[in-house]
Amino acid sequence: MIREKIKKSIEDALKKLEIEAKEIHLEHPEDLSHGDYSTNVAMVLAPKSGLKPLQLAEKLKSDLSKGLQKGGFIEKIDIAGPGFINFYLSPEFFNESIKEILERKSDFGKNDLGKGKKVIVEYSSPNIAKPFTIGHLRSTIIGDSIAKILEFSGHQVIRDNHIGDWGTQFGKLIVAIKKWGDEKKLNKSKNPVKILVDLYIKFHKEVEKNPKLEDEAREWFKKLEQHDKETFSLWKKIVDWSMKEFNRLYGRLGVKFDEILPESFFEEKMREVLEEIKNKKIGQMSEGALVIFFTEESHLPPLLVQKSDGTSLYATRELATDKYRKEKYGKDIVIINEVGSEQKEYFKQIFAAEEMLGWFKKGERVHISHGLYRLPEGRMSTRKGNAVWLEDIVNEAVKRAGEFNREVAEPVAIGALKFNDLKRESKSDIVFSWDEILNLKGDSGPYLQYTYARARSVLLKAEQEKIKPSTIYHLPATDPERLLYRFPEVVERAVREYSPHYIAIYLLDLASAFNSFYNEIKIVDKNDPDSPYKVALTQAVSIILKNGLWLLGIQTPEKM
RNA sequence: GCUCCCGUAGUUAAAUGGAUAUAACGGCUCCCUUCUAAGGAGUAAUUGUAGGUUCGAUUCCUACCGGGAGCACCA
Repeated sequence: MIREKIKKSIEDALKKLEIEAKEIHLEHPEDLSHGDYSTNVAMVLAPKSGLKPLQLAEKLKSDLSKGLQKGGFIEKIDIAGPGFINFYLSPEFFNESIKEILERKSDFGKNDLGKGKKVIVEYSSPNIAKPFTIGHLRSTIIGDSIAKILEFSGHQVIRDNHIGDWGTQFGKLIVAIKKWGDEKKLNKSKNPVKILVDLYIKFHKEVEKNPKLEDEAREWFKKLEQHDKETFSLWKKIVDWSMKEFNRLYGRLGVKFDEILPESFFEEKMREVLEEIKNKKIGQMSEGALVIFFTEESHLPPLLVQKSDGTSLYATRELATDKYRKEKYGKDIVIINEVGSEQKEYFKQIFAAEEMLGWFKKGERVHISHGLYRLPEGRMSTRKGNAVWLEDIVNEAVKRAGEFNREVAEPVAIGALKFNDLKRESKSDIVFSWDEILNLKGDSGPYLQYTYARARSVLLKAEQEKIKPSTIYHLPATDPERLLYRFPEVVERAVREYSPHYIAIYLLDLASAFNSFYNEIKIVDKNDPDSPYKVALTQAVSIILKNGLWLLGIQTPEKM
């Protein structure tokens, strides 16, 4: 890659001056008028060299310029500001890069950072009998994109959906069904999950008046863990009702999993884990429960792995899950959990426990966290009944997108929702707003889809006019060209930091550069000798947009 | 009380310690006889406060202020 070439030549130039450099910083200036690459070495190393930054920059420049040849990849080198050395790439370079994009097509941007690496990405993980809300959407969308980016970078990826189908909440739900519900009604209902959630909310209201209900719920969960026949079949029904709804949503979102191993799958495997914890003397009994304590420096609170009534907890299932995964996928497996940031401390506990057990080394367990969706008035909560259901949002989005174009309303609406989550760094909270989440203009998914459709339409016209794309002619470097070749770098950064938003922001820049280009000139023009080159450029833009949007899980309709 | 995260134009966000802090929405002005106006061009407006480190700080450190999250039998 060009980046490495420039770095190497800077290194050589420094060596000649006998200056040692730990790391050479090479970046893209924010402003395209400052060139394509820029380095600050002259400023960083000036004190060491005994020269002023500008003097050192001059010396380096004169040496670097010697290596420039006609027809090479670098057109000129400039010194600017307090001592930046700026590199301007040549038209020949841009020609080559477009050629490469047209040749590699959907493979362009791939890298081998993940060669030979196996990774499980766990995301979405909704809870049975709870609404699939806007909150789960974040994990689903970000996780799906991260899985795609990892795959694009050569990792072997296993997508896992760890459905929450076990735990005390089922005790609560069963109490509520028995007391206030009607199984026949539930069976017939089109929306059984809504009824279940209402029952769940009712339980939490009633429990304030009558705390004994909690004990009843715990009893029912215990019955469930003992596989009481009637209880078990009721539980099974509840799971089926919910899964039907989840699968309908996954279908619409275009999200797939390789493996769906719900918590209940690990039910039998928990005893083994508890024994291992006891045998390795990692846990101890405290107030009748089995608890893991951590070192004082870690500042971590103790982790409960078995309740005093002998039943399991979320953490128990988590540990059993990871043990199973390790056994199934081999010792070098990396496990990533895409889960909300409110579980940050909890995951630290889990990772610490798994290290103590000798299962995983540092870096083999990763928690990618995201902030939560909040309402202007506070937190969303199933119990309070103020959560926003995802299906309502998707339907509303499709309605709004349909006002522009009915045919592509669904992919455009989904694209808008996904992009809204992926365009930002995921750690901060989002205050829910219909206008923000359903934004179809400006910095949005539909903007990118629109730009793609526009590029495709240009290409169609070029075909009709029989203008074949060619990388032989060239213009002075245009803005879109100066962004196109960066795509692989952006992908690499997104993998390294598990951050799809770098791709999202990059695509916006590229699309905006292309749209300006499009507006200023005519691309398809028989009388223009540069037209074939402009067509090739357009084709390259369409390829990058398609690849980039694919990594974000966003569809690219040909027309809209 | 302890731990963690976040404070950037009116709003929502971006920015590997770099140059004049970048976009979008909203506001105001323009551009459809032209390959898609879900578009383009222009315009005004921003780093919570006080210190420190640095040639250079939105970014790193300290304190404070404001918002959010978590902290033993929920998931």
